[in-house]
Amino acid sequence: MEPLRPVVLERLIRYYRYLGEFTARKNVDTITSSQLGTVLHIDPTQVRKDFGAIGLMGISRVGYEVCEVCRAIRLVFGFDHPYPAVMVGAGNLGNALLSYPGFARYGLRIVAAFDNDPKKVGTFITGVEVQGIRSMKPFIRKHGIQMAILTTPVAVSQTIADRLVSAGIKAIWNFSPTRLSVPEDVLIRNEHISLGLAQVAYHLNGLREDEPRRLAILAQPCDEPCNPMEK
Amino acid sequence: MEPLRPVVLERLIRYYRYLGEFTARKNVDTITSSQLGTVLHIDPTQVRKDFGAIGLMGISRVGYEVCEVCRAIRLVFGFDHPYPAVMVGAGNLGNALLSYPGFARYGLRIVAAFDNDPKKVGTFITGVEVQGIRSMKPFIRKHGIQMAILTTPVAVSQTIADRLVSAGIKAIWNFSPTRLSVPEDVLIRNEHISLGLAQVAYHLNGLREDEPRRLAILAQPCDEPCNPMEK
DNA sequence: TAGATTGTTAATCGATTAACAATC
DNA sequence: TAGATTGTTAATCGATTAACAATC
Repeated sequence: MEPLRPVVLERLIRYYRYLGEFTARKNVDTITSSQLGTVLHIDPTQVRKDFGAIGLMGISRVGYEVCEVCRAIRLVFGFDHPYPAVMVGAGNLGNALLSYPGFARYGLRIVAAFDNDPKKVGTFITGVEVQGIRSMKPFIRKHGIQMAILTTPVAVSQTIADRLVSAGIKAIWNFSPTRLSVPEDVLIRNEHISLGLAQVAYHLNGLREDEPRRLAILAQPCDEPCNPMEK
Repeated sequence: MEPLRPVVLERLIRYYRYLGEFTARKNVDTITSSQLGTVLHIDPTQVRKDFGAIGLMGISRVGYEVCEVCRAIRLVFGFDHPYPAVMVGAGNLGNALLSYPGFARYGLRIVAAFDNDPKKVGTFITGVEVQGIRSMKPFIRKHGIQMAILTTPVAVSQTIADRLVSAGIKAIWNFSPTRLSVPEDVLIRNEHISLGLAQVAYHLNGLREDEPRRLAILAQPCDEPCNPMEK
């Protein structure tokens, strides 16, 4: 099977999330493409295509078995085959992620955390020991870890990423708001939450509606020094 | 101007982020669509179209003035017109977001935090006082706040969202991993980080490459009870 | 059977890319 | 001037939606 496009993966996750809530509430074991399409605002044809793409067969006049759909999605993503990961950076964000119980559903198992703050080293966060950053590379090598979660300050993220790659990491889930350079075979998934913030800002800005002001400003020359990083 | 599509907004933010780093490093005040396109893997024609869509004019044989580009993007999103927001939930994630200095660049100003833990009430997190949840509604009304950031546990998120809406909130930046029901005129932006996790999982799962196993499993009937929420 | 639903092919729609005249 | 870049129109590409026969 050729790789699924990101847009398909995203819909699969939406189905999976919804079906989790759905089966938890209703006592039904099948669902039709129309039902799913209606709640998620996705065309029923699209739902059937997505299901077909992961090898699911529906039943005429009945729909799809919720249980089979969930199993197929878990297989596609490998959620039933837990993959160990290390957390780098044990600040507030690292803590929040470590404490979040829901990730196990997605196959994630955080097996160690690393931080360079001596006060944190040796402490436990939801059962995971925080170790010094020096232990990171040997730990990853010893346990053959492929995934790292990065929540370090921007200033050190690239250096850490280099060390992760040289230790054998194949995927980095990056919460540090900076672009990382890594070899082609290493996957970087950036969580740039500023994008979400920007979309909220755009909406709120639209409520103000002063287009003339915007055009007037644009017409003026841009003479003040304006490095956006300084704003 | 008709509203910009989300896909355009996303590219605008990528330009904005890059130009921030770019101007911080290089001492150049113009950039061409090809330069931007190359680093961000976006077609130069697309860059010119996006810039045209927000009223920017380039200069033949020169490119675009970085300063003007940034100003235009800030105008589109309203980044220069700061909007106050309240944070609901002051746990690890709320703390992490409150401590993040970068949001000011995007016009966000968190003016208060609310939590129902008496131990947290009265404390200050990066200059913001944590108040009891009862103070929330009057505070929002009094100050005419339009935006809320939600980091509460799933169990209470809908209730809180209802109260936020009745207090006059027009946009919710939701970090609680649940779907919220709100009136049509209220914008919800969900930060479902599980999507990012799923994409990493898909990549790692692809490295294993055991398609035959997947098909073999799919061929079997799905007889074990399998509510995905229990996994 | 009649009717609801699937699976698939065809049509539409929108977004991206190519081509190229206009500009400096 | 020659050449590089913009702005815009046309062509391509891919994703979504519509149509409909097959199925139970």
